[in-house]
Amino acid sequence: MSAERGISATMTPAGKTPRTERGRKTLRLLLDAAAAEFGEKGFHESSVVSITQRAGVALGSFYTYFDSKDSLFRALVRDMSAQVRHTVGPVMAAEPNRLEGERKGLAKFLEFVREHKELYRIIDEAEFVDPPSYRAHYEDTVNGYLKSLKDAAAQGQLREDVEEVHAWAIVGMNVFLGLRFGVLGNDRDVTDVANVAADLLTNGLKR
Amino acid sequence: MSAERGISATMTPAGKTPRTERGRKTLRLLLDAAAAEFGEKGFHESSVVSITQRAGVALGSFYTYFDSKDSLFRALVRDMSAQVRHTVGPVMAAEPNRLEGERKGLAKFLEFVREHKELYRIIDEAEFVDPPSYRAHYEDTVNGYLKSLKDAAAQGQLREDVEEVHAWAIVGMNVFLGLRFGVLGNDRDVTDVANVAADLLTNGLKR
DNA sequence: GTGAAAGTTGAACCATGTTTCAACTTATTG
DNA sequence: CAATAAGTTGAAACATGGTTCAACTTTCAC
Repeated sequence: MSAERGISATMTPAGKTPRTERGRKTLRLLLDAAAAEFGEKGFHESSVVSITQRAGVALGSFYTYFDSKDSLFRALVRDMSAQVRHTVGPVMAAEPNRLEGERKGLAKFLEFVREHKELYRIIDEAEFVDPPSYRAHYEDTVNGYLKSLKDAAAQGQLREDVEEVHAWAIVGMNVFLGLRFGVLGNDRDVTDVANVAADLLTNGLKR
Repeated sequence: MSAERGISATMTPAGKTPRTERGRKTLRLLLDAAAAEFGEKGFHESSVVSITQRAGVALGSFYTYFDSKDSLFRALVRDMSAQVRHTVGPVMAAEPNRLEGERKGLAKFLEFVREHKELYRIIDEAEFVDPPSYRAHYEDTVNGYLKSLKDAAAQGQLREDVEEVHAWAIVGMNVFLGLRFGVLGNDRDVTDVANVAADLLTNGLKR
């Protein structure tokens, strides 16, 4: 969860950034409690009361750091979205062969999802709680993907006509494999799943 | 919307099925109003009051046909899920060549999504409002897919090792293309998108 | 140390919206 | 044309939970 990460200034609304160590600690308690709560129960079933109880702080303290329940949720979406990119991106980038990077990146992503099952509930629920964040998350993801595909194509590592449709298709594939083999079930080895998927992506379905 | 379709007995809880023509008409008004309302505002922003107003019936009538707001939502998810399969399935099945069927099926799906943008909000929100329905929707979809892939493989139309991972990958791809080119934007021709995706699926990314 | 700033507290306020119900109207059946 | 079943109505009961605020405690700078 976000316990290990720092508290950035953009995390809370203007004028609500904690100024002392004590304040930063309370904010961190709230963010971690919220991630756990939203992950378990979803946005609407979660309550500010319950989040503050879980965090071990008083109800009123919540409003020292966030304007509203929605505002907290937005902070969390930004946070999780960045976390995925920072975890998976480098693994893919480190591999000189793009198709091999695809395989390793997917394996890493599946691993990440298994350790952070709350990811899906939080990102998916953004479609309803905060549509702009939802859109932004996928557009950022796809754009990063498309760029790296085009670079690889320019280097002759894969077909030259890669375009937006390909990027959305691949992201969708990965998201659904994460849903099935990360969130819904653990009944397959992540490397195994990544191998099969990477092979499909490389060679296609044809005989 | 469901206006043109009949009211099946499984649509409402036991003992709440309408017994007269007048009752069936009211139920239909409620279902259509609900699909529109949930599609526009999502489950939690929609209210029973507003749905009954939209349908032009009294608040109390709602509880003649549904046990709760949740129960209505469940009925709607089942309904939309079946509608997709009944629209896309036959188009794919009619084509003797499986890979060509893939192309035509995706085109049909994109078309369907453009005409029923409420589909995504309703299915996606099931993840939170009624997880079993959500799971069932995708498992049914993937299982149908996997079966048809295996049939085609047995006929030598595509690689022999098709398995569950492939099916989830393809469904994910289609869902995301529907999100991007059906719901979020209309800036591409559906056949064009389907052609690119089918080619990727057939031949893969390699040079 | 002292005063100001930062942070904490939780009861009370408030808004929203689901569900119930008893009186009423319309349809069906023999 | 009863008699009964089916359907309709909307006010009121009920539940939930987000947000405010004024009194209080802790921290920090000088």
